[in-house]
Amino acid sequence: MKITTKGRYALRIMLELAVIKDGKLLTVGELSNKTRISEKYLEQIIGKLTKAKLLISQRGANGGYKLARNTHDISIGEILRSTEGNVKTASCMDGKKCERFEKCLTVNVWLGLDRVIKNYLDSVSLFDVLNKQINAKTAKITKKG
Amino acid sequence: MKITTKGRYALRIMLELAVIKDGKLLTVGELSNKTRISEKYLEQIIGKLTKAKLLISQRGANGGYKLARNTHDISIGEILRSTEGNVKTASCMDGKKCERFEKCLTVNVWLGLDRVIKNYLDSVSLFDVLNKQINAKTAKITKKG
DNA sequence: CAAATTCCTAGTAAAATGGTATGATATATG
DNA sequence: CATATATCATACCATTTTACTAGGAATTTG
Repeated sequence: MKITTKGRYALRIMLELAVIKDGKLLTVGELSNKTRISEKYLEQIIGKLTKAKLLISQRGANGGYKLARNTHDISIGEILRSTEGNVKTASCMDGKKCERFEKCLTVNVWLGLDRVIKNYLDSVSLFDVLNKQINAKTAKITKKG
Repeated sequence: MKITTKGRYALRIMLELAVIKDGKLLTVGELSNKTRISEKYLEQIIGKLTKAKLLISQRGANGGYKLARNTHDISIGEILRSTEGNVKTASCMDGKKCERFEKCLTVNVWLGLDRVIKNYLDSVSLFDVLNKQINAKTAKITKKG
């Protein structure tokens, strides 16, 4: 039940890019310095962020990366999904279903859990994180719903 | 971002015990048959459930296991915590903090996520699972909170 | 005491994680 | 157009975690 370092690092990277002014690009080297992630590992992670269209990359000399959208329009959920894949908390739920699926009462628990996690992650934007506006989003869900 | 098989199996085991009438005990062998989990692996898992005081065990001949409380009073959260440990989604959050902790903006994201997960898991009881009453508990949290 | 059962813990194969390393490809600039 | 500077792609590897298996000690019943 852990987010991997790839996911956590992806968020770090995105936050560094989020505070860069207008169209300025940051290279892997610069990001590596700022985040203390090795260049090579960072390359892998940033590649996924780029493929997910959260970043725009420019190749060649004077190249680098910048956010593809503004910070209000990028959610933590998108960032994590780009590195972790679609978050399914129970391994019996992704890909081929197990043969117990139909009668399995526990399936509803995992569906519910995945939904709660997705709702939360999709509700928090990069902007929210930068401005520490995420507490309101963890309000307790009451028994009566 | 996965629940381990120990956690999933723990829930299966608890559900089997939840449908047993009054004080009747089930042995590891019987539970193994019902759940299709090997006896030896099941033993390990049920040991944790017992230590967490979710089950009462009786040793020796005619021994076995039964729920320690009624199904309304056992939450999925308790069950999973007994096998998975306290669920912290970011490894930088359990035990020794990393040196970035203070200035680290991402911490708030993981705290929020852990809170959301805990709220959900603690709000669902064994009874709810047996009676498929868990949908109301995944209501969407709105932006305005 | 014998049989049935839980309790304890060591060992292990396979998978996932968290990286490194190498080199190809693209682009700006002089 | 050559060169330096970047990203892009992918293979490899050590360590850790997961998901088990195995063996035997302790306890209780009859």
